[in-house]
Amino acid sequence: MAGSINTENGVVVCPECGGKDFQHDASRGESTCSSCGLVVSAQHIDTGAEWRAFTREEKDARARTGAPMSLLIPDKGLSTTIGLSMKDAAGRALNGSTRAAMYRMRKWQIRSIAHSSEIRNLSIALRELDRLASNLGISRDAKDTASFIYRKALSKRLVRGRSIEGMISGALYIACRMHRVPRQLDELADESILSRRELGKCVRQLIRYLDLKVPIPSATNLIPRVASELNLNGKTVVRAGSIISQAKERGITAGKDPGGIAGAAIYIAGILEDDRRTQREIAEIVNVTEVTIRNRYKELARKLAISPM
DNA sequence: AAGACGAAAGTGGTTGA
DNA sequence: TCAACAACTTTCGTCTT
Repeated sequence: MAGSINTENGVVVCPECGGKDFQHDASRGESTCSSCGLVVSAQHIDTGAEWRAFTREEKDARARTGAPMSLLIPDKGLSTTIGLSMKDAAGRALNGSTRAAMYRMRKWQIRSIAHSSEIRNLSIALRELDRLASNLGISRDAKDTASFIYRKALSKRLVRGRSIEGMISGALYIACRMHRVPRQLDELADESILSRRELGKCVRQLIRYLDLKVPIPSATNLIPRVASELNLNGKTVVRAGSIISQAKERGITAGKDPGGIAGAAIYIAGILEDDRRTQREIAEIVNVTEVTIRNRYKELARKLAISPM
């Protein structure tokens, strides 16, 4: 069940019910209507040029930038490199002494890049970041943030004596939480050499020493993802969302694994909306056991006075 | 036969002395 | 640093659909 977004005077409107409130899942580029649960796909940002050109000359004349500046390239893609061709700007061959000077300059430039330990470290880290993010399907936004966090860690000498891989994975995990991308610590740990435990340590250090404010992972963010993997219908999704917000108001969620809460809410919502999924199916996706889903759902049903039977 | 249930024992992390 | 503790897991026997 998916639709495309309609726009009314620049305001995004649900094509199904006209609702204007959406929950966004940046990692999948999907939004879910909060009132009817319709999943809409949308390109949130148009990254193309804002002008049009009809001929090659027009295009060349209007293009005013080079490659986009990116935090994902060690020198942000902004540095000038000395080219290999031994010609001057007008295309004439260089004379002997200029030529020798160019050789020397190029040599030093390469050395200063390759031999600066910080840049070398960063190159390794960013390559690893690329690998992790593409394996986990994480958006560029989150990747940029991770790279920013890692740079900060590097400049504060936090990376010294710790593994590059741990720190970059940790940075990515934090970035995911900041962007409310529902990726769990386990998923990152599975993807890297590190254990969940070690990764957790890196994450805590990053947060502490860089004084980052990181939103607490919330059960709400997991809903769209579970919903799409289980093909839940829209009503179930909305129902699950409202169960979670009720639970939050009553303070039942504190200290509990968000996966367990989300799973339980979906299980209950499934029964209420006649859109049942087994505890096992749900448990697998939110990375908890059936027992935990059971315990959470019993608790939710009791404290919120919902009788799913 | 699959799914749900609940008891019991074990694990890893947090907290407070 | 250690013990107590809550949340969660694993395992397993039993009940329900």
